[in-house]
Amino acid sequence: MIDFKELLKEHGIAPSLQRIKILEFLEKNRIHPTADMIYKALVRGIPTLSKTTVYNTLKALTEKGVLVTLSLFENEVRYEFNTEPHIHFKCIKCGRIYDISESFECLKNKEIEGHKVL
Amino acid sequence: MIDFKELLKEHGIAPSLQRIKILEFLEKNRIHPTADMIYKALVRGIPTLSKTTVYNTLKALTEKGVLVTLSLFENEVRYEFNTEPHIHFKCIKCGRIYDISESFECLKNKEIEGHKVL
DNA sequence: TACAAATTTGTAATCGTTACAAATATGGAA
DNA sequence: TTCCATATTTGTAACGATTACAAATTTGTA
Repeated sequence: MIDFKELLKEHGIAPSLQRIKILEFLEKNRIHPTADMIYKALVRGIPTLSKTTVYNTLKALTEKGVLVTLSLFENEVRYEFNTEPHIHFKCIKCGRIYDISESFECLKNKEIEGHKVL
Repeated sequence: MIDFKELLKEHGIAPSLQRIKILEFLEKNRIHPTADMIYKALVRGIPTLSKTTVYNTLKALTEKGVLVTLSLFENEVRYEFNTEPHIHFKCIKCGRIYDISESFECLKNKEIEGHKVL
């Protein structure tokens, strides 16, 4: 069980209830949710929650590297708890995203026009 | 030199000036543009052009498989002329997209939870 | 030429996101 | 504990990309 309060402090973010709950939600629900999905899930427990707070928190957590954003969908950003680097596979028919833990040797350390795949 | 008029007909889309110009732009400028970038580039030559026409045309061309959409950016869709399947590499620092023609054997025909990479 | 159908256009609406300022909560000094 | 400066949260309005929709224009054909 992760101490989310401590995790926030470690990254230089003051641990408020809202921030803890948002982080906790993302760590426990590995579903690459949108900001709105997070808001809807948490507003039940925190009725005063503002969507702006969700966006602010997601932005801060992303800047500190606690979260990672995925732009795999048209017109909406998805968030996930930042763990090991892994591959995302998205089916363009059903729209689902899969986390692929398998490492792809042929991609690893590949040099692409001055960029390097980690 | 591609006959865009013919290409549109082949895909069951009536070849209007606007549609030809939009398609032509995408075939000649492999820059993964947004709808707005296409609009801005073409409105000089077609002053009456409407952004709705651009969106309508892009939608139709995509449905017919003439174009492909990329969701690699937050909050905007990019379009490209549909050619051979290839890999897109996007640098999350500089934001640029690169078309990678090299085929990655380790990805090819991979089975992923009931899906198959082509 | 005339007209029905297709296409284009412009405006308004929608949705995800951000800006901003007011309201609230927090933590430390006195 | 009380007070206050600061940080955080909130709500509303604004924004940008996209879509809905209906009117205007163009097209192909009789």
